[in-house]
Amino acid sequence: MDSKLDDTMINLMNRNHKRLTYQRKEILKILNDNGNKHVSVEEIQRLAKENNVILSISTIYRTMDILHKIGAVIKHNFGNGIAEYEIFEGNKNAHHHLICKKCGRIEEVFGLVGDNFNNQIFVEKGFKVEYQRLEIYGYCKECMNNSK
Amino acid sequence: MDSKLDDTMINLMNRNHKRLTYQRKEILKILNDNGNKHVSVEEIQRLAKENNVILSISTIYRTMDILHKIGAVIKHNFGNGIAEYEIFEGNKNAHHHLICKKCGRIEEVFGLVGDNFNNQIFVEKGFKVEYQRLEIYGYCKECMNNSK
DNA sequence: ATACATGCAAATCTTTTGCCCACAG
DNA sequence: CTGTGGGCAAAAGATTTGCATGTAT
Repeated sequence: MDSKLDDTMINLMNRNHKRLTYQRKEILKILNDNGNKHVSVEEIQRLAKENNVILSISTIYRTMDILHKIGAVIKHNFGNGIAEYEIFEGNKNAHHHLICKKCGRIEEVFGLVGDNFNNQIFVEKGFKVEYQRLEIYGYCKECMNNSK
Repeated sequence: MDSKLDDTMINLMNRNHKRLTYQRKEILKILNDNGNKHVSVEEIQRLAKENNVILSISTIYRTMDILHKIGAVIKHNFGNGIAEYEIFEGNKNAHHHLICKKCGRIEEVFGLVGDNFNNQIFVEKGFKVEYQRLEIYGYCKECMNNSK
């Protein structure tokens, strides 16, 4: 609840001459707390409210835009029309996403891209890769068991 | 202008019990003509009009949705809020995208993902990779020459 | 003190949907 | 002939923006 604010973030903001307002601190904390999970603008607003901080939707959009531009977050767009963000911590936590075209569920896969990557995923996860993006779309195990 | 309609596509449509209407044929032709270029719904409408075919926007959306579901196209979402589509021709034409965070230009890179991939791109293209997705965001050579 | 941020509400833009008519199979 | 598809216009979402007020530096 009363989570720490990362030094790296503070430095990044300072270096880019961005003010550390109350609202921005709250957003940064939320991003920190959510590690490798991607959160949408709406979710950030909800999580802030749970913490008794009311953030206007436009402030969140503007802040996320800045964070993206200065390289603090990765911005995802998983074909559902909603932007989702997650903290960028260099390549050490690099992971990719399996997106099921049927149910829309997004699953994380850690590890770098290798040659037998596609087969491996199918064997390990039952997830059939249709084409390669490091957003990897396909069908998840559950949906494969239903129809074509 | 009077481009061919691919057999593979026709089969795919038939197998999925989708009718080959005049409008769908036009869309398929446009996708074919545009090879590995990604086109937006609006662009499809424009290209059709150039060919004297008027397509309503809802028809295009509905068709693209079907094409995506049956695996005929790849659907991209490059963080600008606009869906872009391109024909999916198996992995033979696999390519990835460099997306400039400053000017928004999207550049294609062919070839599979290798280990020294990031360095290689920087050396070859002057494009600095910030983080890995196979949508690869960063800054393009031109924008690097301006500011941070 | 002053430039930069926030909040609100309106505007914009993309995508989806309901309904009725048209046409492919 | 029948059910699937197209067009239109309205609706629904997500995101952006103008403007007046607040605040970090």
